[in-house]
Amino acid sequence: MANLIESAKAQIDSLVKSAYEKAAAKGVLPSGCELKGGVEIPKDASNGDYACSYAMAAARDMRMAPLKIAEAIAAEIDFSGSYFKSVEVAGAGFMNFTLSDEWYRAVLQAVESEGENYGDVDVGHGEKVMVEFVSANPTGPMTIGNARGGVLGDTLASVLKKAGYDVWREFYVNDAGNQVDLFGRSIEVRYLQLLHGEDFIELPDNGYHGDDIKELAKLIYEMDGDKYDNMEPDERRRAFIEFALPHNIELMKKHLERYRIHFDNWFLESSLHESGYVAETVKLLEDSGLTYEKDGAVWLKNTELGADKDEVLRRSNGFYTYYAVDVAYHRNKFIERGFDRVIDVWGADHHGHAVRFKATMGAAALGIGSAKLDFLIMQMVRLVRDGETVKVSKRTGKALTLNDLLDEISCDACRFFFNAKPDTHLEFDLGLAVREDSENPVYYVQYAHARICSLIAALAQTGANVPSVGEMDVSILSSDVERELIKEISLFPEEIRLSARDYDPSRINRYVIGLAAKFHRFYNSCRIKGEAEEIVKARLKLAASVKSVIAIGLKTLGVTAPETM
RNA sequence: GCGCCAAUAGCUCAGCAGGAUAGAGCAACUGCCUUCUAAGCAGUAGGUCGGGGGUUCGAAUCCCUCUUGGCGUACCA
Repeated sequence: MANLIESAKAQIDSLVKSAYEKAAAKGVLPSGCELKGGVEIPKDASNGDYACSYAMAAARDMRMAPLKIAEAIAAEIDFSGSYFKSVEVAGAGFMNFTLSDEWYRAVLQAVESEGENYGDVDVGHGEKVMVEFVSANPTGPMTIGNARGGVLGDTLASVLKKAGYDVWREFYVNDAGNQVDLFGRSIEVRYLQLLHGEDFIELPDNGYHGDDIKELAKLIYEMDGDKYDNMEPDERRRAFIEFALPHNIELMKKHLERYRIHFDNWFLESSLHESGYVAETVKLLEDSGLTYEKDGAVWLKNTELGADKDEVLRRSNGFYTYYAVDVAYHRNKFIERGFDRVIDVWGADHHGHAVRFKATMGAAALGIGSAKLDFLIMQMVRLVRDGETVKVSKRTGKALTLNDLLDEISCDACRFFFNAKPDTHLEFDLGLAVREDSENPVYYVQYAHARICSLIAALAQTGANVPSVGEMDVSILSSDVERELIKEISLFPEEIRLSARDYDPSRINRYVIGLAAKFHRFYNSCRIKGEAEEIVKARLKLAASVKSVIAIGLKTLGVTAPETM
């Protein structure tokens, strides 16, 4: 688990600090000052491989010009045994460090010895974390929004796993409550219409208007004919729900598997009702004095917990609200199942709920304590056709479904495309989607991988195989493109760390594009076949290392790494 | 009204735990395949980082304010 970025930065910190002590001992710099500042990788490599701004930050304390301080420190730095070989003072007082061959060797060595685990970092320390995502209502097909939430959640889970967390993927199935009743009623209407004609009964405005409801009714009719025609409505709806819900859930599972998303658990909301857990949870809140009755309903004093409004827990008709059930569900996650951290991936249309809900979860009565509930709020997907925004609604049934999408676009392209930064709106151009071939950056990355595969195969024909780091000379890889490429490889573990920290798996997309770009550049300027043996070895090793890292990166994204294209 | 998210090249977006001259892809233009995959590479052109204040050695990045857009503010989920 080498994070060579962190090691290098830590080295600079200690090199600079001990050099300062020496300079202070000599009286060149005032003693007793605390050195601090940032170590970073300059955008422009002509400013060194790593740079620090310690001298500027210390200027005020030392009452000296930053440049003078930097020079005094630089003069005392002892590089022996470090990853660096030199330092230059530049600009306003930056100290720019140059990496040694030893460091480049260490990068290739890490890729070689860590194999598929390259990029793993241990910031999670095995912490148990649940990522709950998609959780689409089983009352209809999944939408484009679910397509985004799906990759986001799945990829975040993969990233967290690489970052050392013990990850669990969960889908929460809303198989109870109002929407399910409405679902049953909608099927009922379509069923009766099938038997008696469209005019026999009308679908309520708030019913589900999608064609999938008609198909369910048809399916029921094909199986059981008109046997429900004279049944008690309540019983009839119950029968329809009992058939349609599992049917839809199976369909969602199938479609999500097609999208390469697999959940560890499909948690049924109904189980919380059946076990009495919802009632128990509400009672907990009632007993702690956090509730009151108004208009026949039980309200939660959420304002006392810091929220901007109170919430209804039990409606005047005696049913628990989704809110109460959600509290129970999350209590179950933390208390019954012991997750240290829970991340819910929600659409921006639920963000208000997220804020208020977080306040509720802080209630001492729930006993959640220091465990953490985080939300990954993703902005809406804007569907665009011919330059115009297309409004989609599950209710009217005009949504483009996730499954339709996968009929048109490859899973690879789809996953890569939807794994965009969560907090910005995603514009999805339907026209573009259809001709999403070479336009999509995913192919750019995959092409680099395929290119390396055939490169390795072509060289094997000439008897040249990928050597181990011990069998090659790293100092041969001395051109800018080669060094930049190795540095790019070294960034991967750091990208995993940051993606996990910020819950932003789209960093990996960008990383893998950048790595592919650096490789393509290398490929164009550094030939391998026909070069001297030592050069062939070194460059072949570099290419093979890139291949390995691209493959790991793509795997983290749930995208395939083809050997030929 | 209040709250959350956003505003960067013609378009789609990076960069935001303050750093040196603000980047990429697409679109436009110019070059590079008898040699390892041209789904590639090199180059040209393109910018008041929404406006205005502030914080400091230094701001696209942090704070305040205004403008614009999306979403929320149900005894729906």
